Amino acid sequence: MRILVIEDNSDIAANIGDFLADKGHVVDFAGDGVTGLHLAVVNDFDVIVLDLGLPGMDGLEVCRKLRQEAKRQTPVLMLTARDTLDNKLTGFDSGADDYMVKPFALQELAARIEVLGRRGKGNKSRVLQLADLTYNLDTLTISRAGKQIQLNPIGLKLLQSLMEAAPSVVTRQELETRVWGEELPDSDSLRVHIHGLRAAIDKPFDKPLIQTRHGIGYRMVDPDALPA
Amino acid sequence: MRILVIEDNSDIAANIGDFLADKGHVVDFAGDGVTGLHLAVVNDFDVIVLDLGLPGMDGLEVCRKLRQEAKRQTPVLMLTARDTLDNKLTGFDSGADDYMVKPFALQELAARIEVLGRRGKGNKSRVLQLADLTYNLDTLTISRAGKQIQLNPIGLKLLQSLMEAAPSVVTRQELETRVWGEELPDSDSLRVHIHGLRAAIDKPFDKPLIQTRHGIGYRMVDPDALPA
DNA sequence: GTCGGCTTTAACAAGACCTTAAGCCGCGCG
DNA sequence: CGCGCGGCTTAAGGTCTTGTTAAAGCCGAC
Repeated sequence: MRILVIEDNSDIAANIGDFLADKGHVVDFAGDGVTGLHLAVVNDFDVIVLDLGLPGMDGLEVCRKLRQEAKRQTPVLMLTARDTLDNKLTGFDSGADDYMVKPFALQELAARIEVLGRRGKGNKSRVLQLADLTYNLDTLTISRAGKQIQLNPIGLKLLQSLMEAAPSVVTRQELETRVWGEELPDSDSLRVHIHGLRAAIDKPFDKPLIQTRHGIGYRMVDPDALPA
Repeated sequence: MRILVIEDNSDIAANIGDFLADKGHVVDFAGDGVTGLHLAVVNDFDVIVLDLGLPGMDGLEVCRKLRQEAKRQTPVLMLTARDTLDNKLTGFDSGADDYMVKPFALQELAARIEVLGRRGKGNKSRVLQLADLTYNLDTLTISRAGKQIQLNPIGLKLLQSLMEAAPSVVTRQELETRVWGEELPDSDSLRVHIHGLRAAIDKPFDKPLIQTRHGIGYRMVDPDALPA
């Protein structure tokens, strides 16, 4: 996640920044309200951590301007030593999404940031891609070179397993377990399904993506991709 | 806003309820985890206030099930006397959106609820739309191509679930949970209701919007929409 | 108490899907 | 070069899922 920390105390800022960076986030800093507001308006952060005691423009002011003038809805977590009820209410009133009182545990801060960031990313769709083949796991739609492709439940599972593993080889056994769990069918019907999968995905097109590893299993690979 | 308060101490519950009602919210109550979860799954609240110390099913459990099994994203504000960092982190981990420690000021609770509700509303408008089909969640009015459509309560819930998820596939199981909660009917009456829904929404018109994914579930999609 | 609408149950038909089996092909090893 | 194992292909049969319809049960309104 991209996070903006607006905080004038550089020790605290570095402290927070390090911790969040450790968690895998990208952190930007601003030491005063004006530059903070500017960064917040111009860039696209997932969350803003905003200290209230700032030189120049107060944190409350920053938040208010961000919401009312810039009309940005970026989640704001306020950070302050002011712990009276009135202070909190004012904070929320100026458009904050959360409010933490110093001193606080960095882990709680991280957890609350996580929650705030979760919101925006709600409608990310999970999509697998390989060469010109696309598999949307939400809509269960498959398309290759712009053409829609229909697949059975088993075909879907196979394709997902293969695409997730690509370009690695997937054992027959692994594939079978993925589809049927522990209770495999008596005969080797995996072959039939692979055949069906090929008929749908490879046959109508020029370059086959599914390869056979004799005696081992199958794999999917983009034949045009540069070898790593 | 519609708010669900899950709290076994009826004094506290009444206290919170009164205060929120004063602020103009509509408040429902549950005295234990099981009924709370059921209400949360079947109904559509803007925010859920969840006490952790509940008889029967624990609050954390309720939250976890709401998220993972029922797949509902309704904002949850946890309320508890447990104020250690670990407790908080566990709360957020189980899917909470906010966490308040008793004792707390009712006004802060109200402010935080306001924020949570605000965010939810930003994402989903009260009018669902797909192709020429419109479903107004406030008036419970449905119309397609200018014609009004009448639907049963169950039909409404199904339609809402499908339209909110569209164009993603919704599992039969998810649909059933959404309509009946944990206690499903003995026979597969979902089929009959889907049939009814189709009769009302698709049959009288040219292009069907409801599709079947054999062995998985259903989805709604605008057949004319450009594939992304 | 009766009526009407809604929901559930049940039964059948139609369709999609999966497995099985059998023949053919091809690679790899002797 | 030939054999065998493993893989490919295809079609038929059976099973499971879904669509459809009708009737019975439930509940609230009048």
